[in-house]
Amino acid sequence: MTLVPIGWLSHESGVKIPTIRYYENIGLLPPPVRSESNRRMYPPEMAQRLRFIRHARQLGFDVEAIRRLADLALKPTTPCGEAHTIACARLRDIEDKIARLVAQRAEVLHMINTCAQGCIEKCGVIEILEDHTKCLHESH
Amino acid sequence: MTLVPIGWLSHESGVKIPTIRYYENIGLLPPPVRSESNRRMYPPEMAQRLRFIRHARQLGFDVEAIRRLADLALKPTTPCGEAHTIACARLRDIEDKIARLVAQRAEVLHMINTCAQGCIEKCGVIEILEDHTKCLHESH
DNA sequence: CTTGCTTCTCTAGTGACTAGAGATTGTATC
DNA sequence: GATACAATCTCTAGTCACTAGAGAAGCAAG
Repeated sequence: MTLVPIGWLSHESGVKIPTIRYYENIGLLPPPVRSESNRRMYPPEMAQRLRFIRHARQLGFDVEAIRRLADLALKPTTPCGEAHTIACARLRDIEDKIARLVAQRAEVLHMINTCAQGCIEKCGVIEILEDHTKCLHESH
Repeated sequence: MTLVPIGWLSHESGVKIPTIRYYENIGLLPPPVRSESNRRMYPPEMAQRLRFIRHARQLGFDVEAIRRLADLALKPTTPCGEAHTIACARLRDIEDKIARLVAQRAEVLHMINTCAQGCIEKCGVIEILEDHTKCLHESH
């Protein structure tokens, strides 16, 4: 039942100290009790919640989604439809982003390959940026 | 040699009016002359520079890169090594981002597929977020 | 007592815009 | 001339998820 200071929590969870305080500020983490000298003192289990948050951030979930997921994680008997929905939304988001980046990659590669490495006047990079119709696709 | 107002330029280039003003603020666009009533009046060719900027933004170049590219575009006789370098840097950046997103996609898909759609207690989404070792890869 | 470590609060900065307030000017219609 | 409406102006603040820095206080060891 001993409480731990923020540094321990940070070390244990891999979340930086200022980030932990930030999460408290925005209500993603409950405000802990304070020591006599006003320091945050956490129950060690809080490291688990922070690891959860960190993992979700690594997968690109935004704070609002994590808030809901972390709250769901505390209610084991709830149906998990909402968690599913949130994960699927993130999946769509990821796929959108990938699609956009893949299109960009093709275009930038095309620009680079078109360039004969001479002077600006004949540079494929500049030329294509100047004239959209020289792109591979109209998509953007 | 007639000058055009900001709305015309916006319409012509596809860059929104506040964004044009923003570009002027950060020095990406030269400050135009002003009419008697203090309105920005541009030479029509400025639309070309704005289209260039817009195109580069669509390909994900950041403002600093665009500033350099747009300046290069004005000097036709310069060697285009720098343009090449900037484009290659953007390419690496894109590929990094794609790699990260592809890894995230695999993980999120795995979470979703692991879930039997029951209650939170057995939800694959929550379970994997709670326990990093259940991930496909250690990479993140 | 001093040194060094941890922690505290608060503010401001990041990138590339976007939204909004409140004011002025230009053009068209009545 | 009056009125309506569109286009423009400046300025501030908000977005997201932190991160950096200032300046102060507490704690443990030598």
